[in-house]
Amino acid sequence: MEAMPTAVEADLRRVVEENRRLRGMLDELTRSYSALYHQLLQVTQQQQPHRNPDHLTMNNNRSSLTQTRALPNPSSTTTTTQQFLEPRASSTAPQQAAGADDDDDNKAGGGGGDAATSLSNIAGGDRRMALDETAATTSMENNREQQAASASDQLPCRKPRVSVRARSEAPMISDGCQWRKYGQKMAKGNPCPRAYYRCTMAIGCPVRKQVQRCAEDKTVLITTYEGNHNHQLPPAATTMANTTSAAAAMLLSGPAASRDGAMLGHPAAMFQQSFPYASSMATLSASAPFPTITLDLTQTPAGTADLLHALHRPPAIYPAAAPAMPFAVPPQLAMYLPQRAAPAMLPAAAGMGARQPSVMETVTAALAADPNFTTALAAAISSVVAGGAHHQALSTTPRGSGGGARDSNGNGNNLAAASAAPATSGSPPRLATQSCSTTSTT
DNA sequence: CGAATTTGACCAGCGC
DNA sequence: GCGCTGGTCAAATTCG
Repeated sequence: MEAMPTAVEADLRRVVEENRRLRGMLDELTRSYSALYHQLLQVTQQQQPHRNPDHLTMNNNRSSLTQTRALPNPSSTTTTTQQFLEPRASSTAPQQAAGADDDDDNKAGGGGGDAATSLSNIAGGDRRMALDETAATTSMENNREQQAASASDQLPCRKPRVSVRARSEAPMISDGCQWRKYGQKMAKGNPCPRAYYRCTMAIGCPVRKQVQRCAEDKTVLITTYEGNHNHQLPPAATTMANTTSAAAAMLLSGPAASRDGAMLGHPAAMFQQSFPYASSMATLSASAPFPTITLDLTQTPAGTADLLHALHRPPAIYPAAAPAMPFAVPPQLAMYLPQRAAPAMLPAAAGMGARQPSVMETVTAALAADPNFTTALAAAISSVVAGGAHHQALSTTPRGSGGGARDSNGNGNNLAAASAAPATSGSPPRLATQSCSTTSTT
């Protein structure tokens, strides 16, 4: 490589320079997003009175959180709830620089304004969204308030769930967390048993997950996460957690779903904007007693496939395989990457983010590698940022009280959590407030 | 031998 | 009030 043509060198230099710039931009955007998020949270808190059920819910949650904290000796139960509702302070840390809203963190979990927070919020608000392509399209236009369902008030605090539907032959999706199986049961309407797992990475971690194969297509694995981790997660798990959180955030941000479960809001829009090719992945389930966010990764639209290819394209550049973006999108892809596309990488992806390149690196690599991806990323960033803002501003989601899919929990939709990619962008692993995904002993 | 999984029983919530 | 279903517990079993 000594005799490298000047042209190539210049080219390389240019690329490097560009990467650096992009990296900076991403960093900046991430920070700005966090800051905005915090601000929005604050504003929301102060105004939330009657606007949206969502807001109410959020408030409620916060209140409880606050109270909980105030309590001298929070019971374990309380703690659990808290975890659900509130993102860990630590998760915020990285982003506080921008946000600098300690208050938020303390109160609601504005936590750092990161995805995790979103999730927490979701937890509070029991909204269910069903993101769908169609709906998504529609949603963009329905950002306002749907009909405010007042149900929210009545629902104290339901645990939000994030389900991920993905094709996988493996019994579980690797998410970097350690799980212990504590039960298995035959669920109604599904010949495949549902397994119950509990996070064992820390004593008392409230996170649980259910793993079940889809009745119609046994190659589809449905993983449902519930709760927030009360401990630090390995990079790989953090990514997932962030992803999940992001998904949740999206839900929150979106005005959500109509009572029938149809999704109208933002989230879908965001998804579409972000990944036009993978627009049909998110699904909202309006059923179930819990707000459930479902990411359906089983429907791999052609576009998605392309994206995946793009991501994989430069193997050398993408050692980690899993795109660990600070944003929600990749999660799905990430999930696929390690598991289906590159089984060999599973171990790495699954577990250990240690080795994986930072998010920035990954992103930049991808950017350099594929112009289309650049576009997608740009869209994603913009949508995320916009979404975040909307999230607060719009959150007027009527929570569907209605009944939607009955089986949502196990059967149908799942939110994805995701991937095994290292989410942390080089920075120390943050606490994931959300849930992670699967893994069981094998 | 210790840890994890399996599996049947038990409990709680919900609909009829 | 009863039955059904989902979720969790805990003893027994299996595996490393």
